[in-house]
Amino acid sequence: MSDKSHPPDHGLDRAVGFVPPGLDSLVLDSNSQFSVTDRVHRALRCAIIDVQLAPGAPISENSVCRQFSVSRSPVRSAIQRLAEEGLVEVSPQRGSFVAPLHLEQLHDSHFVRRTLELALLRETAAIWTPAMGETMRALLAKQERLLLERDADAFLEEDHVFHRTLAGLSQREGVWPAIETAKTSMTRFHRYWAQMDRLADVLAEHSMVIDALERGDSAAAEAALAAHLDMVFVILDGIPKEQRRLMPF
Amino acid sequence: MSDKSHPPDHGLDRAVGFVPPGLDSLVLDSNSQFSVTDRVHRALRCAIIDVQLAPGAPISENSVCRQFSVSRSPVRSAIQRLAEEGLVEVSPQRGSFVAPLHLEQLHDSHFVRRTLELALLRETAAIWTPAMGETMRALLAKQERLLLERDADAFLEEDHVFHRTLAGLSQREGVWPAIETAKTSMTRFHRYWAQMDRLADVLAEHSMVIDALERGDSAAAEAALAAHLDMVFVILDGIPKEQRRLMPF
DNA sequence: GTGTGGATACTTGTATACTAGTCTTTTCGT
DNA sequence: ACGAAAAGACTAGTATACAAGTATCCACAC
Repeated sequence: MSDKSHPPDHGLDRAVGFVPPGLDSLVLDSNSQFSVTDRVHRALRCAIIDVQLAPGAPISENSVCRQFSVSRSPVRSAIQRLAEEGLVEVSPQRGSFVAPLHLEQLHDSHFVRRTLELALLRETAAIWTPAMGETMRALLAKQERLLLERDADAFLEEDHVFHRTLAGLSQREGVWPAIETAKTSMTRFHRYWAQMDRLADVLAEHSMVIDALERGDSAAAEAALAAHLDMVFVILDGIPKEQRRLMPF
Repeated sequence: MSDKSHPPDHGLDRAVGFVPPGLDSLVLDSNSQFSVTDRVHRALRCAIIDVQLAPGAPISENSVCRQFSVSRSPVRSAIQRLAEEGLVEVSPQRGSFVAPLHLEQLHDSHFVRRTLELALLRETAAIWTPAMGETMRALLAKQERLLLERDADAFLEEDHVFHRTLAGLSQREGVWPAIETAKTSMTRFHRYWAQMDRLADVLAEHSMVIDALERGDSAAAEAALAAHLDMVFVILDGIPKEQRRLMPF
């Protein structure tokens, strides 16, 4: 995106400071309001979720040091954070690697997300107010605009906001972090296995949930959200067997 | 519990290497199979969950260094891990502190746990086999023995095993970590607000769940588990208002 | 008495050197 | 030619020194 041209390989790069593919073209935002650790963490996290850093790719602490021109301490901290988040696996004295995306783990993560979001929706339906309807309608309108503009990235971002906002209406703020944790690996998968043609369906399904809520039909809302979220299972199970072997799952 | 007598303050302790209360009497298991980071992490984690380290208590990196006679690097790593787990809050240039137990957060955490365990139980009920029954019966027997021996700590440990095993039967192994995360803060609370007289009830409630499963009555099993888990809400809401203010919540 | 400034003693954040383990590659003996 | 051992180039783990921000306390001016 920024430094597009790979520097020519003089055979000396390794001695001077070789940066593996996937790590190059990564930059730290210079906002020094945050600590170096925070910025490295964010940069790597985005790269992993965007699949710029492929599952299984090695992340040597020293490589990251060289890339960002910082010492190992903050890099190490950042990588440890990523390890806690399940985005990186570190094996002592061997190396750190971007966590693979196991299909079964994706199933279970999405099960967690689905279960929790449905439970929160039930709570929300019980306390639904017209003001909530307006809030969600505004989000739907934004999604519709982005759909017309064919801005898939922004749409996916708004999808995230939609689910977070809907969950937040339940007055159980403390539940969202658990959902987000479960959602992260699925976001990685989405970047990997993009399905552009589904965006319109997604918007329609979102609308059905809100429609049902505004009608006061709790059961229909739950069914609509369940159907929406279950599409992920359909997609996961639709991956051909031979492709599964090729994938870094 | 162990070193009850605080050493007299000679005014020199601070210069030599003062170790704050709660941190003294903590030792590292000498099993060098694990890294120093792992051992420090485990020691602090246990201390926090057992409420040896009270909510809000300061955890200075240097204090821990002195206590365990190790350098700051592994201590720092351990504390960062705890911060990721939500057991410690670190504010830069100010200090690190044992995370407080907010009542609302406890509510939400337990909501997550309850929701997920119930969802898994439904899955388990659908694939129930006699072998599973034997497994769970064995655990119930162990609980009964510990109840007779009045070994509360061991009983609570077995309670944990019971729920983990039951959840594991669902063939969704990946869900348990999410439950455990949510369960952790509640475990801290249990240590703080011990209710010895409930142990017998707990065993009875566990039995009801297994009984229903063995009868093949899925709905009854869910209801029994829900009732069991909802007792936590009853306990939480039963805390007198004036006590809430005194507690470090 | 009161408020302000600064010295001081903390805290965590960062940089760097060194340790120890793993994997590859090379070299030497058979 | 082939196999085993050793040398080297990696890796993450640990120890230590220093930088930079924060809170406290005390002296001092008003």
